[in-house]
Amino acid sequence: MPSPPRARRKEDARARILAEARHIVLEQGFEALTMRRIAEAAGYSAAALYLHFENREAIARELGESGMHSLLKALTEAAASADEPVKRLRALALAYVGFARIEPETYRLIFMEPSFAASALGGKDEAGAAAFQLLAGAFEALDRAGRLRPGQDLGGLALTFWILLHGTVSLKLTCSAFLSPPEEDLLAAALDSLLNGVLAPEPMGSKQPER
Amino acid sequence: MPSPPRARRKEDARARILAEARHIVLEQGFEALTMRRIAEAAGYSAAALYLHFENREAIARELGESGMHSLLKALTEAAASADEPVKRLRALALAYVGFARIEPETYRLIFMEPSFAASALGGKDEAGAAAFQLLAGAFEALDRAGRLRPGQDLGGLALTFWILLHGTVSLKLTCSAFLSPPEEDLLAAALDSLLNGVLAPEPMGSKQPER
DNA sequence: ATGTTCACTAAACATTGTTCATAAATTGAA
DNA sequence: TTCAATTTATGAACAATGTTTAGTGAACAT
Repeated sequence: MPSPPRARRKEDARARILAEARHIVLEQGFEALTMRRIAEAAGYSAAALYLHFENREAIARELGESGMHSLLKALTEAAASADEPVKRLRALALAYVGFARIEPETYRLIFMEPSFAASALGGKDEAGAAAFQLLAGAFEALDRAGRLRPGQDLGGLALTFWILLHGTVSLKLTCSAFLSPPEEDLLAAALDSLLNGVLAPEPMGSKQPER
Repeated sequence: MPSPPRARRKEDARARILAEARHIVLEQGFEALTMRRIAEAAGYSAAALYLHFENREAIARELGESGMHSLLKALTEAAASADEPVKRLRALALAYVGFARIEPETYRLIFMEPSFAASALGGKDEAGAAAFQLLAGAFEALDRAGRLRPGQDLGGLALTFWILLHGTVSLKLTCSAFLSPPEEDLLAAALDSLLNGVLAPEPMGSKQPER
């Protein structure tokens, strides 16, 4: 049989290296992702990895980017699963939290690693921006349905929503000992408070609540 | 002059090592905190550090604990600065964000490093719990003043507040390129939304908004 | 066939945390 | 004071990390 062309084999090698790297991160965590371990798992010497990737960081970056695509996919499906705007918000929240639960190390890599997030969100990879647009879209739908209080900043609301999502996930990831309730409950409560408010409405005629 | 007693000198050495370590973290970031660098700055060999600390991790832990005390102090002062409950909440939020702005690396160490938060918040050091109690206390004050909607879970609200604080700070820390507004503005908007709610009140007689 | 490019490896380097044998300094008692 | 013991510190070494380099065949194009 004819041996596949060189370019093809090179792509295969790249893919195999990435697959093994992903496997290691999933099984043993991000800190266990060493060049020698990846190389051994892929059947190479450590030096060979540098023929396919510039860096260890480059490998991590690709892992993060593909993780971001997974997240985007999960969010897209969630957004499509509910027409009613509030239900869509909750579906998005559940999908976000679900992704972080299934791949905590990937989430950490994308959103909590010092060096990474900048290049992932600021780079030419638009998955991150697309994911955020999904959140923003849910609030636009909420607005179109007339469900929002007047004078809301839609972009600001989407940011606040993201802050809530990320706050819940990342706090649970690092301080799980201190946070007994599961992510879903934490987030559900927070989202309820956000949507319905916390302060009691002032009786008519009294002074307005501070802003 | 008599040389100070041994215990005293040993304490001094410990303190000096910690001070230099803190200096390095502040100046060059947490990743630059290597044993040899600390040792050189403190005028020791690397091996000497192990006479005063079990680990590099032990040094980092002490830095984190003292950082947590700083945060607790800042929050305490903020809480005392405002009697009016809503203003106290905002003061706490500003203090939290301000701490993270002044010592981002310390914040990262405490709340974003994989290994750390568990031991810092779960350990016998109560600064973390005390800090959280300050947040909870603000909501209790809010409740006592009759400013809360009926049937609110005070503990849950405090958690949500913390989630908001941490979400804002940590997202800004890792995705600053994607988040143009300063932390204070992000957090102020989020807090406004949380307190006053997002959804428009339904007209009387119609069905209740989804929960 | 032959020269060139490519894929790969073994070995090495610098840097990391950590340990160990050893030496110097300090201390408490004889 | 003298002397043994304890404490404090060091330099060298070890294992593991990311990365670079020289060298070696194999695959390729001509």
